[in-house]
Amino acid sequence: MQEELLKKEIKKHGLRVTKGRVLVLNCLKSSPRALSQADINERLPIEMDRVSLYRVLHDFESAGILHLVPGEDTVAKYACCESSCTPEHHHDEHVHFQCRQCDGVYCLNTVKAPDFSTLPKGFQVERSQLLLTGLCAQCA
Amino acid sequence: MQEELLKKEIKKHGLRVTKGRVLVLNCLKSSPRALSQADINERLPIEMDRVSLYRVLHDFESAGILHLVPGEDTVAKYACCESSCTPEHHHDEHVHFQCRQCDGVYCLNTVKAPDFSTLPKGFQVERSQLLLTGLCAQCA
DNA sequence: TTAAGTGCAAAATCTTTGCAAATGT
DNA sequence: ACATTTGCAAAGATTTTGCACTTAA
Repeated sequence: MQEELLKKEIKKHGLRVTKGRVLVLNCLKSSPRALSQADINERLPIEMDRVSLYRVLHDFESAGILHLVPGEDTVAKYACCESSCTPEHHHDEHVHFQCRQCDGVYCLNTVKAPDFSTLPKGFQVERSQLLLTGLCAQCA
Repeated sequence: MQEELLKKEIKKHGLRVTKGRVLVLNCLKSSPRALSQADINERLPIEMDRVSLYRVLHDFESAGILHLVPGEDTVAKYACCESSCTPEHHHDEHVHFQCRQCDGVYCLNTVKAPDFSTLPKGFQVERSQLLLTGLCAQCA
């Protein structure tokens, strides 16, 4: 992944470019699946302080660089936002797939979740996401 | 809620009927939305030991009485399975709605999530669930 | 009667907070 | 130079485990 692009993205969202942030972002950008904090720690080339990683993830999330991907379990998993995301409006109507074997969560950007903005309930729908569960290509 | 029905359901899934379990199940059955452990604690007519509540929820989950509802956050929220659920095969293709104001998660049983069983990816889809986010009727 | 479930105490995890030192602009 | 970010220590919260006591069948 192009280091310059990563730095540009971090700056674009109003955050300072630091070594840790670049590494974390690179890690997420180059993963086909959403990663938990533990996943990220494993993949980082250096030891990063646990607390700092929490903060990087939180900062990225509120800056609109990442978003939390809901899965079958309670473990926080993060994935990169699409480039069209802003802090105010995340554009993540896409579909996620979680493997029941390896627990990996994949973003299926090709498929769009159906639009339910006209539900009859008094509920105002702003976003929708579809979570599929089953077996991923490796585990099947 | 009919106490007898609750007891029958607990028995049906191979668990013993206890005061705590009946109360917890009643709580969930009579809520229009998925409840977190804290929500349940609040609603129970008696003080229940925190650890016991964890265990009741886990037991119910693995017995197929409840399932975890994925939401926008990382807080575990539980809802009753439909009557057709078994421990092996949960039937929860339904749609959930989470309010961004009050965080309440509602099961919209009337709407069915689209069936994606023929995704082109090498992934085998076994279940699908749709999470909608926005404002609920009270908060809108 | 006896296997299953509960409550309490205590361990193990996970997440947040405060502050001094280091770093980016 | 100055505001941000980091690392460390420590607090707080959440979840799990062990074990003696109680309860459902």
